[in-house]
Amino acid sequence: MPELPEVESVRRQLLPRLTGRRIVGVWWDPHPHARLHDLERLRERRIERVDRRGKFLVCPLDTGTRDTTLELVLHLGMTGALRVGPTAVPGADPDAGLTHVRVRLDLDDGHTLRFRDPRRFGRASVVADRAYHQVVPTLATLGPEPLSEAFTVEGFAAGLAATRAPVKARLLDQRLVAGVGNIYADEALWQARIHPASRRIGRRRAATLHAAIVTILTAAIEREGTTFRDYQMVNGQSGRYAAYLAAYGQHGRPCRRCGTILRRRVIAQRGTTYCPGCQRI
DNA sequence: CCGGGCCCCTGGATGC
DNA sequence: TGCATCCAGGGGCCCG
Repeated sequence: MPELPEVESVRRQLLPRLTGRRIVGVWWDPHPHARLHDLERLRERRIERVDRRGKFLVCPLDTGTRDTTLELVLHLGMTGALRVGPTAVPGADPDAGLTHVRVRLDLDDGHTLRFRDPRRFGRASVVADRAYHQVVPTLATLGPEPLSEAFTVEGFAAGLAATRAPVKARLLDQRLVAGVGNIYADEALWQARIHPASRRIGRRRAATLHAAIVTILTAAIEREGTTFRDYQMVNGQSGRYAAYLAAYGQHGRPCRRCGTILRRRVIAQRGTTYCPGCQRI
């Protein structure tokens, strides 16, 4: 579900509710398919910050020493959502009507962070000393943040030139640029007039695509992301960017630019919508 | 190391 | 109404 704009919107809502809070109680789903790692280490830790890298939320924890770091790393997968609400009183339903709660973190201010995730594609891990490789390998090899100075046209163009996979696959891969998923890949490619199956992207088109990624992610963050199906923010509200989608989920409708009917096909194992009229190989 | 295929899991929408 | 099928915005792993 959530891509960079959605995770960033969640992060901004979590920030005032988690920063400085001590975790006084921890519960997690014992299900064998739950992708939860070392969460018992959260007990009695204080949350120092709520950061984001790509689609990952990274919360540094107070260890009382500079020699070691401890981080809570969360990935929402396709259907993950975070909520903060009152800690339930004993005897009552601890999740107050929320279904599929996989993790509960009780905070020292009487509130509880709940991670609900119907499909269990999400992850929650405690990682020491940034040893991401074992537990969250995608985070270990994550590309530059698209809205930072680290995301350069030069690096992006060179990365695209280095391989022959379809450009859509490269955008989803997370190593070339962090945080782009299926929605914003389709949107950026439409904006840049590049066919998603294109395997050769020259310097000029790379620069156009680079700019499209920055523009679209920025606009989506301003609208607090896209709710197409499941995505909800910490306050339960929907993102408002869905009304601005030009390509994703718009197949069968005329292209806003040239009027050709938008087409949907599977590229890089993902449903992909593009305009056969103005997106060129 | 790469690209492609398949898998993980659950729920909602759709069609018969 | 009930059942089968398909689809979903995530990443990981295995294979050639």
